[in-house]
Amino acid sequence: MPDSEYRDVRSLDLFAPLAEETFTSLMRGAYVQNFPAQIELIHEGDPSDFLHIVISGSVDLFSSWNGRDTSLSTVRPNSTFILAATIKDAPYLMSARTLEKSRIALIPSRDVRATFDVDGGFARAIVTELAQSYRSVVKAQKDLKLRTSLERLANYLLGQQRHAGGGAVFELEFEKRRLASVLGMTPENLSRAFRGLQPYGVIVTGTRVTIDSQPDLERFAAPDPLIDDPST
Amino acid sequence: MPDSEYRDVRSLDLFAPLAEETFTSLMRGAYVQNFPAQIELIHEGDPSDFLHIVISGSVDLFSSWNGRDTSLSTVRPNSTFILAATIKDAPYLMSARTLEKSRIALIPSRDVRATFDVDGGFARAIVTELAQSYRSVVKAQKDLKLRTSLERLANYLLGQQRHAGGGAVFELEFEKRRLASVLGMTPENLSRAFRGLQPYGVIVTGTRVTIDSQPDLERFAAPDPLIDDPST
DNA sequence: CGCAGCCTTGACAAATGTCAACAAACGTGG
DNA sequence: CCACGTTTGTTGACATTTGTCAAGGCTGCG
Repeated sequence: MPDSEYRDVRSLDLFAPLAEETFTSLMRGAYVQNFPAQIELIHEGDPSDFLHIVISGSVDLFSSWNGRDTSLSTVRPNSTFILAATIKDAPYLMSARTLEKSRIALIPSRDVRATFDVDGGFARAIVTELAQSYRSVVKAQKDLKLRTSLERLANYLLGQQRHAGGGAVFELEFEKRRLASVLGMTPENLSRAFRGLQPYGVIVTGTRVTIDSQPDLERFAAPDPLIDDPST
Repeated sequence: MPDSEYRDVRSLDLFAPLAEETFTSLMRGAYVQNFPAQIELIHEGDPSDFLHIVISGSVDLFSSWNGRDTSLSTVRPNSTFILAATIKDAPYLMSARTLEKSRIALIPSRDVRATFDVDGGFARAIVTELAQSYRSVVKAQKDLKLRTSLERLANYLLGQQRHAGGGAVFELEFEKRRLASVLGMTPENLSRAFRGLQPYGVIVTGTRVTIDSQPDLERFAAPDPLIDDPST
């Protein structure tokens, strides 16, 4: 693993508490691999052999049932995924595929569990990470159960806007068909939802979004920190 | 705290790894309280001052937004709730109310965090608990995004049946209006969903459910361990 | 240029929610 | 133990939301 990537991984909150020696030994069994876009890295139901870390690119976590499928979340650089499965030594609940060319580090789950068993600091770091993940999913659950698709889209746009710096104009970060799936609707419905937000000053052309009337949109969206604020 | 309850709490997986002394000291700041039915124990957004443990009775975790509300889960005896908020020292994401007369133990969050910081075994137990919770919510999310309400109900009934011992006849464990909310639908819709399952051999009278044709229902429900199996 | 994939639109169907009425079940106080 | 009132559950009629199918436009790339 190149030195710069080693440092990237080392700098993750998850590994911060590890002694240099412990970290090095954990990394000994690890390897890094490049994947092209649209490669299925893991398939739900498979045993969780590796903890994955996205070094560059991005990964889609999704799930299928009975011919349908849905995107559950996106993993971006310098985050891990499927930590819970690794810890519990249980099968993956979600599949993962690269959205673009990506570089992924793989650490044998066995090693992660072994380190976790002996290193209290590591265990505490994992707790923090898991608590964060748990709260994210709970928020997604609330979003889905308490809001219509139009409301979800409105709040998503506000979140994206903030993420992009708060200006009136910003870009959608991914394909609309995937955005639709993330928001729990069909692509057709998303198209109509964008039109449905026009009365609140939302203009979409291609991947570019303009929010003409911030107050109108916010009044309609009624964002709630306990659903929409990623940090709390 | 009466001795039998002390032992109940002591026997939780979460506290198993604690040395007797550590556990006792953690319990020193704790207290136990009886609540009547329908009391709101915590309100979403409040700071998480206590880790709660249900000793007897049951507790509904729910959430509200913009005049709507939804039940997210039920906590039964000898489980904790809002562990993630306690650990992160973040506001509750869900409100909690007693469903019936209940006995609840409260441990100051500060003490939990302090113990967690110094006791690696406790940290590991918390990880296991959180990983479990995380996976439960992910399953709920998949259930919600991949299935229609009729399919959710069918799978819920199969789960209840198994939970009740697997016989063809069993009882619903809670009010239909609440079941509707848990399943993400209105009470009216649930009524119709029950009728909608009649063709698959489901008969409901009051709170009693009879599954006449197990194979038909299972074929329709298409249960999936990665969504419906609480243990994986 | 031409193909393939994504996005949009329209027409329609299915699923779900709302409102209103009523029936059934439940709990309380007499 | 009964009567009463409140809550819960059911049903019908209807509105809204969401999904499905089919067609066509746009875009990017070989």
